[in-house]
Amino acid sequence: MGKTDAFLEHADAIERGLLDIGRAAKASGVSVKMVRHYEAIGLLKKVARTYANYRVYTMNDVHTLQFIKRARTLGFAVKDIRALLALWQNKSRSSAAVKKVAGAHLEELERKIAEMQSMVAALQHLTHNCQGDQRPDCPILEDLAGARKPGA
Amino acid sequence: MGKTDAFLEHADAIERGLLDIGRAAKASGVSVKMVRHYEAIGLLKKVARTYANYRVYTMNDVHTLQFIKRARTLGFAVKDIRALLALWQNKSRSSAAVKKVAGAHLEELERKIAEMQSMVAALQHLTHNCQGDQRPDCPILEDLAGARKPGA
DNA sequence: TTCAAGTCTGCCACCATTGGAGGGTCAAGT
DNA sequence: ACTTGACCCTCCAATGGTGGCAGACTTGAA
Repeated sequence: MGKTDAFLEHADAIERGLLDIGRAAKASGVSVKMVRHYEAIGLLKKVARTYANYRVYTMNDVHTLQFIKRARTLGFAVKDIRALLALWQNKSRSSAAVKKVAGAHLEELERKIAEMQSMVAALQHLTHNCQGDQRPDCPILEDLAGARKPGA
Repeated sequence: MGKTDAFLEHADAIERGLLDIGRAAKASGVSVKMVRHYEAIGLLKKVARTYANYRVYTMNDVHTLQFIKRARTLGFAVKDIRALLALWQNKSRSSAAVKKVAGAHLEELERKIAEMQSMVAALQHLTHNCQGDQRPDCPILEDLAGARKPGA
């Protein structure tokens, strides 16, 4: 027992293949700030500490951080990631449950894309008709000001 | 003098074509909350008040709110709208200045769309390969967990 | 011993919007 | 007059994900 306590020295931990927060961050691609944040919001379980109160990460923790990082890169919200992590750790999950989360996110992404595309279409139309010169006449401002085609 | 002071009674104001915040909100499509907010951040100049401290809006104010609403609908950030409003009110502006703001926003939108589209592509690939049945085997989780095609 | 780099906690800022609490006001109806 | 309900007021908090800073401590190496 005493010997396992001595384990929690920073240098010993590193020697044994454990990582401090900086190394865990680098290894996972998550910023140090966000590593702490994910722990604070319970996405990552509370990790061990050295005697000096430094966080100590296992390769397993790093793996989880990589999982989170990849999910964020795919645009999953933290609440989705929470669900995905639970499914990941649950060996008797159904792939249907995972697909449902991914599918909902996919729909949300497509909705947002469509929304932005309609903005782009409107803006392109306006900027196309705008001379972009010294003169003040500007269809963009006219549209914003509510000037709906005077001819109509 | 005394007569003009009497102007700031709620009923009088309405009678004279002015609007209280609720009517201004409805007329512009901006929520009451946000009308106050836009004033607080200086997007809309401070409006007059009745003796009871109710805000009083002119049709001109409503027009500005409509401008803001339309710009938000097109995805412009508040700081952009601030610039656009200034250009709108400056009769000697150049259309080039307006076009520059719109163009930058357009590029930003297109950048975000591309980013999300790459997320969609990745997710579609994963969900396409996921059975979505009772079994636990799931390419989506495998990807998140970092399983980069074992064969490679 | 000293110094830089790393870590700790905690708080603030961003962006746009919504919600609530706790109170005042207005215009009806009784 | 009095009540009621729909307004309005101000102030504060929270959202989500991240960055930044301050003040204090630890580490490891020169």
